[in-house]
Amino acid sequence: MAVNKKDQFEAEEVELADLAKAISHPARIAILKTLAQKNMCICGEIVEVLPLAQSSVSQHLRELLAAGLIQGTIDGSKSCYCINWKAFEKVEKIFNLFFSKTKSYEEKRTCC
Amino acid sequence: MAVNKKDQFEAEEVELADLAKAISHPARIAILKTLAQKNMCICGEIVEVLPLAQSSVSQHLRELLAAGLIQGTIDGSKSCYCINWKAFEKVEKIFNLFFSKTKSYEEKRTCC
DNA sequence: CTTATTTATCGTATATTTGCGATAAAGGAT
DNA sequence: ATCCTTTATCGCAAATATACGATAAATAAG
Repeated sequence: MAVNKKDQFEAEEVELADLAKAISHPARIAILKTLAQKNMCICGEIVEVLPLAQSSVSQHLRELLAAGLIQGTIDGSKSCYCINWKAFEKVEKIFNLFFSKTKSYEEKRTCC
Repeated sequence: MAVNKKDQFEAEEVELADLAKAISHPARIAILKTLAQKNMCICGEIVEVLPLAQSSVSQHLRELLAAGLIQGTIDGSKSCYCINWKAFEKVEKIFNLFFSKTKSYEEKRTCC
């Protein structure tokens, strides 16, 4: 059992759910925060600010990459990451739209 | 292995991560949408609009309850759910704050 | 060249999530 | 009272996520 029923939902819902999942772990939020606060790409250093093993951090970085929230380049023996601001702002818009769309029905409620 | 390291992160990060997790499934987004679009509490009916078994829907409802995003009352043999708008708007603020805080560093960047 | 550093990936263990059927509990209908 | 409807919960199976150590691959340093 436990079949994946993703394809039974609307694409919009799946998209938002996937984005929410990308930021649903404190480590990934901490990574985004760290990348934003520095004023340049971070090559290494990320592992040091997180309470996780190097391989675990790498895994979280890969997930943020897959979600498009960050971008990475290889510079010598180091990998450099920074926030993909274009994608980040698109994600922000998607969340904003969800909240505002949902809230637009609030005034009509006749209960609670 | 796979120990829970939640307590090693900042409370703010854990809070946002937990909220993101609450909306990280298309079924839960669909539930929120459905509850918002109706102009009253929904007693039953939610199961019919979702491609999931009744027990699965009940589980998702419980998770949304736990996150505080919805509230439920028992009316006879039916359970009635509606969005907790106060909490919903608080969640919106938390996400907005995350996005705006992160973006505030964007102009300073010297890379990419 | 050899050695160290850095990071991605693999393999593995455990935890959590997802989903369903079966059942329980509670109220409504007859 | 019995039967039906509705919803929560239990128990289980499968899928996914989390975390780590070990290792590989690539460059840098000596």
